[in-house]
Amino acid sequence: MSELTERQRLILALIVRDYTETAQPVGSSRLVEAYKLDLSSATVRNEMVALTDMGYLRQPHTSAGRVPTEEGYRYFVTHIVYQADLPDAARHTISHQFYQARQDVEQWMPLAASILAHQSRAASLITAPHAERSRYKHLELISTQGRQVLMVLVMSGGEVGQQILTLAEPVPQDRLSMAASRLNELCAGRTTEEIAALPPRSGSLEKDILTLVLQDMNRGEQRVSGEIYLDGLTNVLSEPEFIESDDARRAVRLFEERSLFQDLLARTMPDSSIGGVQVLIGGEGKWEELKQCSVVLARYGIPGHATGMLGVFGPMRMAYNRTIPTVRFMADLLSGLVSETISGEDSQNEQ
Amino acid sequence: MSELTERQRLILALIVRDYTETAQPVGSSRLVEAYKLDLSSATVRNEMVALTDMGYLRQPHTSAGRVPTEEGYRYFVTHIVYQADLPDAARHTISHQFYQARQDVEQWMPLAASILAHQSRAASLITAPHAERSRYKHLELISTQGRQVLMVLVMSGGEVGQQILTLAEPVPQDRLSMAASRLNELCAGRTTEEIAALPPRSGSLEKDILTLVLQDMNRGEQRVSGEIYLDGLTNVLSEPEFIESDDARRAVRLFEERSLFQDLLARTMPDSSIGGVQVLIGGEGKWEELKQCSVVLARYGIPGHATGMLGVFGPMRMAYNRTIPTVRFMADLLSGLVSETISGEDSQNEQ
DNA sequence: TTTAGCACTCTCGTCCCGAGAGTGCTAAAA
DNA sequence: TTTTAGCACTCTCGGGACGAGAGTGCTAAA
Repeated sequence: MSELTERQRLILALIVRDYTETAQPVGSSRLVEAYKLDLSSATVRNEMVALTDMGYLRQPHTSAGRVPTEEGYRYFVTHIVYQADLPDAARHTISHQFYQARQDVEQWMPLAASILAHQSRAASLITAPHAERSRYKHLELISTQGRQVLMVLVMSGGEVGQQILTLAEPVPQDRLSMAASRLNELCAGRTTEEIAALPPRSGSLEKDILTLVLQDMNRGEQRVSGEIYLDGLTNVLSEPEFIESDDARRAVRLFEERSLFQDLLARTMPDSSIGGVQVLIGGEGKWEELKQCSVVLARYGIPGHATGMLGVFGPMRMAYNRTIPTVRFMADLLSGLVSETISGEDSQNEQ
Repeated sequence: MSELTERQRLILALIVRDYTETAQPVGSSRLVEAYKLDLSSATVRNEMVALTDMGYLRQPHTSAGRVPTEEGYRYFVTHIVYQADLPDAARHTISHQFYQARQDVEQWMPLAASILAHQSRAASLITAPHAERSRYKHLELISTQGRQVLMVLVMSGGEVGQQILTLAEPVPQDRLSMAASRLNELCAGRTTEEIAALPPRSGSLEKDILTLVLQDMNRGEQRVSGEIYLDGLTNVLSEPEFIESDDARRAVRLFEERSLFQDLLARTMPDSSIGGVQVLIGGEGKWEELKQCSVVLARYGIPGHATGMLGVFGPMRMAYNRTIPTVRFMADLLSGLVSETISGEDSQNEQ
């Protein structure tokens, strides 16, 4: 695998780098001139032949320059840039932006998506942290019209669920409030299982509400991920491989139908590996839809409590040396935010 | 203005219809054949000359068929299809889909966006209903880590705000709960102004929290609109005028940057005209970015309480006769949902 | 092992050209 | 007066030809 000579690795790296910038097949003489190599183009050509034979490069046609193959990108990613660090300047910029929004929980995810898209100059995708087991915190019942009641359920991690309950008959707000406070006393701090195991309530109103509460909690837990935040789709669409081709539409479709990403997440990150960055190049034969694209993925959060996913989606020719460290850094940063928000959970039983 | 003969209106309508379907300039003979007109192509040609002179049609080049101008679409929309009704079948399908999701408040907006996109075969855009003055309902304080406190504020319309408060020193959960319940007693059912006018609190903890509460309520009220839901961008991108042209990117950018739509909303719908459908064709000279596109917009909700906007975005060549009734119907439907959710507000003072 | 030289191949932009579509005009028909 | 047939004219579009340019692989010399 790693039987490349130092010079071959250099040439491969330069070809990947040049191609990611220009989107043009790279020729031997261009390489020598642009990067001031102390070699002749003929020597570079010989090495190119070797790299092509090994499957790391290919020619779009006989008299064009070389382009990295999927294996070429793979080699580049695993052997050359995987350990790269995010420049301090970028770390500071990002930290600063988050510091300014630290109060505003609702802005965290959109902000993270925006930063990720901007830094990687590609499209970004983040799923909100999803609590694996969360506890009932507070229920609020709001009388609306006639028999309709708006139910707002706050969970211990701060998630909020809203549902409309239609009662058999109209119930005044004060009775609703009383029911809510009884249920709050009963359920506060309990998990779904604990609430389900409670002795059934007598009042039909409270029983109905409790059913709905359980339903909402269950749905929250069974959902694979939280809400999905996207940004930077424009970055991808302006890449030359997407203009005047229907790949652009396919890419947008991928983004609109979140199902693919859920599938992808489930299949590529089965373990609870926080911090590890997965790179999926050109669909890896498994995802036909991703043929010309790459995805850089990471999990964040606290395994067993709440986790989410973040990723960057772009052309196969993406700037991995920038994207990978950014994704890693953002995953760490979001993990920190989640742990601050969630770690009060265990101390709640004393309440 | 309306000096068109009946036959001219027919021909204009047919040209608009044919062009919206095929995206090809329509010629006189094609028109006669496709729609079995009892006229010769020469007669149609003469009428076309008249319509062209009046500015309703134009020729992309000398020997091509005719294409509607912006004025042509405008005439079509205002004089021909504006009153059109949505077919019963579509009404039933939509109502049914909403009936199935009636409990699940969080699904309402995504569902509406999806239906709108699907029915109009274009991109849709909805802003969540935005309460113009809403009342404090309930506050929850959740201790997290150290000095961090997660604040969840529920408003009377069901809106929920989340913020992180950093205290001067750590405070145990039970003291937080006490503070929250004192504030709840104090503020429940009150508007922003009423809370701001209350005598200042003594405890520094409660004072800090109250400041944050007011800040959150203010921000909610001053925001022009609620969250924005999008769907169906793929529909637009697969239209022929968008493939292999950078209009596609411009369209996606419009969707990513919500600022344009806020501008558009503010400028085209200044009055509280619920139910009226606005059609903006080709940017109307004011929006350079919308040159090849049209937008069909409507407000929904209850003026003075909570309103939102919904719209369809597509190529100028969109199926207005389908889109306009759909937008109108959806606006009515959402208005109904909002009124059910919100109209309990006034009866809350008795609480 | 590296490099210079060279013939070879393939793409891409341009030009040319003919087919096809649609028009506008004129004159005849209703 | 209105409608229609006939016809010459114009413009686009797709295909083929062709030369410039870029880049390669190979061979032989350094």
